[in-house]
Amino acid sequence: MYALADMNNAYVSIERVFRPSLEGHPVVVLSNNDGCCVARSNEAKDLGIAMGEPIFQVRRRLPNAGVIALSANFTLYGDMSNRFMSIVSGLGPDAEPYSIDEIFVGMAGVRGDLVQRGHLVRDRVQQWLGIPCCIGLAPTKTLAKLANHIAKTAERKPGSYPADLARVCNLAALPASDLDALLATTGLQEVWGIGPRIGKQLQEAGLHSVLDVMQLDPATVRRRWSVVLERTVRELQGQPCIALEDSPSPKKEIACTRSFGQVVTELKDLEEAVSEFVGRAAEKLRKQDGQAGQVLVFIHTSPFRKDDKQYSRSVTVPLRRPTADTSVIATMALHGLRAIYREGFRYAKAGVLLLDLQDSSVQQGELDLDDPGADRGKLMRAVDVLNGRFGRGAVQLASAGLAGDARLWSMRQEHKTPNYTTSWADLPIARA
DNA sequence: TCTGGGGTCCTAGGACCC
DNA sequence: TCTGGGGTCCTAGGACCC
Repeated sequence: MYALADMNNAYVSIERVFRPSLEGHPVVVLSNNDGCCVARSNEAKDLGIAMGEPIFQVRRRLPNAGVIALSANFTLYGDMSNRFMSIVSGLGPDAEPYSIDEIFVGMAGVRGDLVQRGHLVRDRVQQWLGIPCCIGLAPTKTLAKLANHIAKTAERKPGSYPADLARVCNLAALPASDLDALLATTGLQEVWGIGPRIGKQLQEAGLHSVLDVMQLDPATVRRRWSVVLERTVRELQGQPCIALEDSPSPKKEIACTRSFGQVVTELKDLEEAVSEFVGRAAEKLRKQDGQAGQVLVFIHTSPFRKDDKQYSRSVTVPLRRPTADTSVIATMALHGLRAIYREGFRYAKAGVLLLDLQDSSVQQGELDLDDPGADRGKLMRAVDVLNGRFGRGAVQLASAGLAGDARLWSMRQEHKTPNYTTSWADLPIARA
C-alpha cells in the first residue's frame, strides 16, 4: 500500500499562511522573470487561469478580475516543504519526498483504519502548518496519485465524486464495482504518466476514461506504445511496477538555466551568464559530493518571437578528468560557448548542464602532464630512456596514433634495407 | 512589451567491435 | 557477382513529471 500526500495549491497556500488577507482572492504565484503562473488559488482556477499561462495574457484577458500575482519565494517554499514532509512521514514506515509539495509514504505493515489515520495526519498538517492537503491511498503509486486526485476533486467540486472520498481517499477500500464506476468517470489525462501526446493518441484510439486504459492488454500496449505506458497500465491494474525510493539517489545531471531579463546579443554577456551558471551548478555538484565528466552549454533565441531569426545550439565539452572545480569547468564551458555563438541573433536563454556525474571518492589516477608542479624535464627524460631501451614508439603521444596501426600519413619505405648496425634484429649474420 | 526551471527514463540510429 | 550475426556504447530526441 502507498499513500500520496500533496499540498493544495502549494505556493499560494504557503503565501496565505503569512498573509491571511490573500484568502478569498484569486492569487497566482509566478515563475522566474515573473513570467508564467505556476501556482493558482481555487479562485484563480475558477477564473480559468491555466497552469503555466503567461501573466501578461491573464492581465489582458481578465483586466478587472482582481488577480493578485506574487513572485516566487523558493526559500520560503523549501522550508515549509521540509516541515510538511516531516509531519506526513508519520503516516507510515517509509517515505519518499517526490516533489516540493508531494510525498509518497510506504504503508507496509500499517494496521487499522487507513482513512482515519489519513485524516489525522491531514488535520495535523492543517493545524501545525496552516496548509490544506489531501491524501490518496492505493496498492500502487500510480493508483495512489489517482486517489489523491479524487480526494482533491471531491473536496473542491462537490458532486463530482462521492462526498466521503473528499480530502482522504482509499481506493483499496472500495468494492471492485464501485472502483470501476469511479474510474469510468475520470478522464485518462489524470493518470500519472499519461501526458498530452500519449493522451491524444489514446483518445484517437477510442479510449477516454481511466477505466478504458486500465482494461488494455499490457502486451498490446507495449507493442503499440512503449514499456513506459505498459508499466502505467499494469500499475492501474494494481500490479506494483514502480518501487518506493526510500533513500534519495544522487543526481545524474545538474542544470542551471535561465531566461534573460532582456534580449542579449553580445558574446561578452553570454560569457558572463554562462560563467555564473557554472558557478551555481558546480556548487550544487559539490553539495552532493560529486564530480562532472562533461559540461553542456546551450544558447537559444526566443521561440515566441516569430519575427526573429531563430538559432538554437548546444555543445557537450568533455572535461579532461572529472572535477567539481568551478574555474576548470567554466574554462571549458566558455570554450564551448565561443564555438556555438553566432553574431546577429537575439538570444533569450542560456544554460549549463553538468553531465556524467560521479562520486568524488572515485578518483582515476593519472599521469598529470599539465600539472605545473610536475618536473617535465624528468618526464621527458624517462620517455627517452624507455624508447631507447624498448625501441622507438614504446612511449609516445596518443594523438600521434598507435604505431602498430596503419598510419596513412607515415612515410612509405617499402624498399628500405635493414638497420644493420643499430638494430639487433637486423644484425647481419656471417656464414662460413 | 511581457512566455520558467530542473529533472528522469526510454528509444532509435550510428559507430564500432569480434 | 557474391558481403553475417551478435553485441555494446554513445547521442539526440521524445515524452513525461512537478
